[in-house]
Amino acid sequence: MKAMGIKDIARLAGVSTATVSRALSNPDRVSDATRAQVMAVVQAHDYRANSQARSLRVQRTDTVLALVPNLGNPFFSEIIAGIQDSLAPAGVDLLVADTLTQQARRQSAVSHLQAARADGLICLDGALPADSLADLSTPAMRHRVVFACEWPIGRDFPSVRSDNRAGMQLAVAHLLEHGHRDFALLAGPPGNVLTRERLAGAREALAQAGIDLPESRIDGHSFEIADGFAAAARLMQGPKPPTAILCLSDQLAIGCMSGLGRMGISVPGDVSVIGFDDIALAAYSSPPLTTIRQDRRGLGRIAAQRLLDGLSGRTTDEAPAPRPTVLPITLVQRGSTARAKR
Amino acid sequence: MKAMGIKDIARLAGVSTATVSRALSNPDRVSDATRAQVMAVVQAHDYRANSQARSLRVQRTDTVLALVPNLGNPFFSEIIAGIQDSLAPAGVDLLVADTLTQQARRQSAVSHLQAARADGLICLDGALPADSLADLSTPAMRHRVVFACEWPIGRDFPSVRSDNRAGMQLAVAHLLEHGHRDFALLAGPPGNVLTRERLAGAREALAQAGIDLPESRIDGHSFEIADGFAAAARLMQGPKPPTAILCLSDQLAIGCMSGLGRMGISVPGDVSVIGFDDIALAAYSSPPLTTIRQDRRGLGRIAAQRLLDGLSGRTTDEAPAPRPTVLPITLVQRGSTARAKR
DNA sequence: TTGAAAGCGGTACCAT
DNA sequence: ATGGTACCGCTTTCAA
Repeated sequence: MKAMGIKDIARLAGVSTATVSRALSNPDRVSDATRAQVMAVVQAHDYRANSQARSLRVQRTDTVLALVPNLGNPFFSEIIAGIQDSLAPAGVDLLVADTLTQQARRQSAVSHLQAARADGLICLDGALPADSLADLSTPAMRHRVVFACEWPIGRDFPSVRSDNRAGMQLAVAHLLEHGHRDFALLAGPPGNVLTRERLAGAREALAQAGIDLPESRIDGHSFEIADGFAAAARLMQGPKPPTAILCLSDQLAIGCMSGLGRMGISVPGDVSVIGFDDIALAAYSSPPLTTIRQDRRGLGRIAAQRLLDGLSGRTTDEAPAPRPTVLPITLVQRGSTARAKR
Repeated sequence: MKAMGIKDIARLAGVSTATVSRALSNPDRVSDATRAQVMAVVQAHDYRANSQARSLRVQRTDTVLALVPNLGNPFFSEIIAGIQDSLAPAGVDLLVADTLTQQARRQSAVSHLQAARADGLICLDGALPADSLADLSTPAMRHRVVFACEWPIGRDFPSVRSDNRAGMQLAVAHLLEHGHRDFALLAGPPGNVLTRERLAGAREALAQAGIDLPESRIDGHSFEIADGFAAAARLMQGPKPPTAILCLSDQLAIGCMSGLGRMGISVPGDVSVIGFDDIALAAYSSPPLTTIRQDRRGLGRIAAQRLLDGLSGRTTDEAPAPRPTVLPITLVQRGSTARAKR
């Protein structure tokens, strides 16, 4: 039993394929009687126009590709959900791929675009290989790409991101107010743009208070929870351990608190810990995590919206270097930070 | 600047389009010289065959759709990652949609299949509407669908799931061994098939030990962390509170422990808590969560593999009711369970 | 308002 | 081994 085609519907309704097509896409360009006739048949057989054929003809897929560093990481799923929020109402579908598997296949991350499978791309990975970036920079591709959360350093793509620097300044200010002077910092992956920004933000705020953050007080090589756990022990050894630990992600912070607890160190009694992201779990850790709230869903939502704008051509093409959209962040004070022990 | 077409490549290489097509898909059916000639041009212009056109012709999209209850829930992202594990090596792409937004659009959850956008469907939502289920039951669709994790009650679709009942029996046995006799249970959504299975498993194991689980000792209406937090208070009020709480998800368990902590109740000193899933976080909560490990990635991986098998026709069609693949679960003992206080 | 027919960009059959 | 060409299913002029 083959699937119904437009021809079958046309025959059954006693009209031409052109009329069926119009009845479906331009209902007002068909007489009421014919339309009813056609729709009846369509309904009866639950006919759905073949998407490939349609795309081929109209040169548009109504599909957008999201490129995620690692689909297994729950951090990104919330952004994806936000993307869906914007895409779904526009009748656009989402194709998801992660850069890990793509690289394994030795496939250009953008081949989907080139193969006309997707109209546009939302990239959550700031570390795309240079040749992919080059492909995306061509005039034909420029308005079909938006970066969300992360972004490639030194390239001018439209992007949506959180105010990472301001976030760390908020975090530092909060700790400073509570009398802390001895800081440590748990960083993410070295080359990562978020690591760079947040670290810079922290250093800046600390410097303003006349506090130096020596390399020996910086640890961490990923945003993962296990890394935070391991780093906790290293950070606290030595003669004069920090009283406050700035973590560049909540996962890092939660792992860190777990490690601290294992050593019998009390949070926030002995040391204060602050995170970044405000993932769902932060409110339920013990103690509940003080953190910098990042609107992940909004990130996705706005990125998708910008992409949609770009695709529909009503993008403001005047600016050669599109300004990034920067979303505000906020401090969420919970139980993992307190006044420094003197 | 339009994208290159096969005609352009053919002209540039001085051959016919047929030859270009062959050089790309059946390299051995073309002479070495011509192939080199063609490939040079292809490479030079980074030509990529239009996917829509190809799909239209070969009647295959090499794309699979995953239907997720809620993309924002990190629980599913790991399954999705597993799906990718199987799909990527096969050169199949993944299209993701969540049933929430689909319903909002009043669209049949399976319209993607009907529109020939995807060759097959992996459904993580056991609660599909009846009409969608009916659509999927047609002979044309039967071998294109696999359920993973959840499954629709009373329908015989191929499915991959964890051994939920055995999981709860493991949990109960563990607690029994530690001398617990007073149990409470935190359930997920009422209609959910996982709630049903796990609850049944718990009741069974409890009954074997001569222990009854009264309705008053059952709480919870979702798998979410916030629900566990709220339920904790309710569960512990009353004259003779439980000494052990069985949670049908880790999120529930973590929320519950958080709530318990807020009330000054010690885990596992006063009450033991056990979860289900073994999400990444479980190892880092305080105390670390004893839980039932479910191989989420494996779930996705095997489901995708079964789908691929079904699509390629080498499915064992003899069985009218395909046997579900049931993955084993294991108990992971950590710090949230201990001997019952007498 | 409706129908006939020309493609959209590939693939694969049939000749050569 | 290669080229010519019908066709995949739908949309969209162009005429009627």
